[in-house]
Amino acid sequence: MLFSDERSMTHTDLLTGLNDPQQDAVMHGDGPILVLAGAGSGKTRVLTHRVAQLVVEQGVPSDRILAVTFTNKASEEMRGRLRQLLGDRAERLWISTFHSSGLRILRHNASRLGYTNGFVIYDDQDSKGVLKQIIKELNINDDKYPLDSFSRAIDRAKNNYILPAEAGKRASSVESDLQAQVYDRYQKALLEANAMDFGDLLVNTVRVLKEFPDVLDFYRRTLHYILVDEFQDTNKVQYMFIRLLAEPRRNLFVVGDDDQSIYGFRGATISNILEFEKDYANTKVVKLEQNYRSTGRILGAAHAVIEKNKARKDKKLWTAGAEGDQIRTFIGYDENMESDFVTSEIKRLANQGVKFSEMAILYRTNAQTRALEESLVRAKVPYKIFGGLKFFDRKEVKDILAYVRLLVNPADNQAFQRVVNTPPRGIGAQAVQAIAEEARNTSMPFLHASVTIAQSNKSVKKFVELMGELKQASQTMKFGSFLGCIVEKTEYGPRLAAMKDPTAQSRIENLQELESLGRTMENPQLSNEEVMKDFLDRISLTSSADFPAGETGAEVSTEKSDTVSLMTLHLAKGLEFPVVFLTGLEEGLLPHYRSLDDVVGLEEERRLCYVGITRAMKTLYLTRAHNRGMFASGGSSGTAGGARIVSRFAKDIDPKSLAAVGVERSQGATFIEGYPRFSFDDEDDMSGEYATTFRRKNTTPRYGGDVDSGSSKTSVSLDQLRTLLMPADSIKREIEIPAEYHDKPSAALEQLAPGVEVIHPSFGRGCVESVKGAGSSATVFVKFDSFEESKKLVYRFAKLVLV
DNA sequence: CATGGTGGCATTTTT
DNA sequence: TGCCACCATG
Repeated sequence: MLFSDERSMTHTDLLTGLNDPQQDAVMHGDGPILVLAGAGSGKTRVLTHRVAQLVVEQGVPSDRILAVTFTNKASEEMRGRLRQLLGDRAERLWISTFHSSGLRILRHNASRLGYTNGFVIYDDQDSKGVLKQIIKELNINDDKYPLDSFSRAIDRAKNNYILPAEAGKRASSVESDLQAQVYDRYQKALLEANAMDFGDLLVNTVRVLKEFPDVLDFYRRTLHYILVDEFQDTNKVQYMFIRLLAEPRRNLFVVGDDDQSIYGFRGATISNILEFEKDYANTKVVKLEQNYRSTGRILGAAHAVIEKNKARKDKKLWTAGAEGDQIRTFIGYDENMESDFVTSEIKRLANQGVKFSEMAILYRTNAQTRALEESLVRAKVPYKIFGGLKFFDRKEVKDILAYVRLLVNPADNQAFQRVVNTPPRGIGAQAVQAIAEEARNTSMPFLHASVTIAQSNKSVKKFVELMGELKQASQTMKFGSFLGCIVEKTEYGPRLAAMKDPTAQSRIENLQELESLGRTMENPQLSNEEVMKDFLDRISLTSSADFPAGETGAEVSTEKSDTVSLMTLHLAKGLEFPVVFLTGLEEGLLPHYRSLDDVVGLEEERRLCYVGITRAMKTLYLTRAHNRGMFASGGSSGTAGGARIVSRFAKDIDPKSLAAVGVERSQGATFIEGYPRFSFDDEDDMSGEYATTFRRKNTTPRYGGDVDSGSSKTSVSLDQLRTLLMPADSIKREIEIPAEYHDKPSAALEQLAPGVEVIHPSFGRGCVESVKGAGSSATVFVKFDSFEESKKLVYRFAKLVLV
């Protein structure tokens, strides 16, 4: 149904096709409501119709609604559906992930916390780089206290909103004390680099809301209705964030399923959903138990698996649909045979008319993709892997982007260390050490320190000059060409082209891809610097769930390709496929051996299995291997003498629902207890015949030959470079103004005194610093939140509204 | 002092 | 598989 004209949207339209509990949820009035939505029960439908109901029937302006989802993909999906329901009014809805919401708020308010509003986002690698240095400085024995233990500890602290000071107070052992110390130094280093890590996007958002009542007040006035999807996967900071915003109205609409809580390792606490009713008095609870996705047989299996969990709300999915086929099972001799089976079934189904895009292969760990990929390639089945290595995680892409980062934020010491000697230009560990020392002594960023070191070090001087050139280029060139310019001027591209390494070719192609992506980001409305910042923001928040590996999102508008989807169970949440292959149903893999000795962990593994099963609409395959290459030496409880045994979860499924396919069928073995004998006759299939056909299509490398980059020498002095590389002044950002201020009259001149809060139509909210002159020539100095420096406004022209 | 090659090693799940 | 530490060389 498409309601392009908003007036045609009626009450009945809104409720058409919804069952009773769904209607109940959609038509809920004000106040908190918890929707327990089982897998496939129409959760997204309820969420979108609820938003439409608020806008259409309750007349809520769309910019007062915040809907938080889990992934960017889910946000886009939701906005798309709402566009169909609401037309243009959907554009003003604030729909985003937790992290993007935090980023948006911090882009306006980070200066309150001592950062610049133009701070950068550090990814995992960057934070580990920072930690590494700290561990070195503190002379920590990294055998006893490995780097990962610190990043995990910091992550855990942030998930639970424990700030460094609090962590120090709580420390009760040598280890936790050390962790608290490192955490403290880490935060200081990040602040100095004007950088935030992923966790900070949430922690700092909550901090700014908690510590600055006017900021909190601003958002509370703006956002009247809040909806949260996948509520079972929220952790403490996210919960605090929502709770702060939802008060005092408490118009909070959360949707979740405790059976699908699978992010415990990230601090998600099931108690958020189990205890929601306690935290919010008079919560209305709606249960959605009718499943519209899967066959009765699949639901039966799913229920058999999940009902063994203790910590869950009691509910049972049912369907009015068909019972469906039995679940098909297969045991392979090893993971290659398992993969080959999956591949051959896919081909068989494809021949029967099933589209590749209707089939998905799910697994517990990313490592399982290798065998699957090999098999699919050999059989020439088109596929896409979600998750894993992202395009933006590729080394060459990160290297080039690090140059952009450093130009945008000269304080970004991680970016500096990444680029200073890539490609190698004679600046080794010693030189970097000298720069680091100089930086420490002068409390300046590495880049500035390097300008000083440049006086005595030729290689460093050349690097600084290079950065100066790039800075100038960044101001004049369009973004796409500028990226190309970096690749050339740094000699990154030419050097790749000269390499014999067969992977060099594809890396060059990746850089070309990056360049064309940059071209799509160009926007005449924005300054070059804004384009770069926007680009970096987007990249940081692009999750692996959003695009298949290797893709960048630039190609989304092109036709949907018909490919099999491969992804981890975690990434599969929220998706559905007519045919699902759930692979690796073995003890030690699902449940994963790391969770084996802990009840909480095991329950989460069980939910993971449940999520996998419930992705299937019509046909479900369960497969496992008898031997697996990895874990060969892992004598953990899951493995006995190298042979792998069936997952305990599979044993919970009624055997009558299972039907063996392939080898074990002919031998009478069953999936649960079978140890079929395998023949190795058809191993020859695996010869390299097809291997060579899988080569990236050649495109002629653009970066090659001799590059004459040395000719355009900068005539700039080191001192000039120093200023040139200083952080740029504050830049314009999207300004948020609550709807209620749109047509308020301007303040009288007499009302404007230092300290008075005002709103300007394009600069946003600010605070009057001083007023000079009188009458028509009066000028007002205002410090706006979104700008670093205060602005001088002529009273006559500036429309300033009192807050 | 920088660089490139070699060998050892570990490898859940992710915004 | 890919990353890091170490070592020999220029």
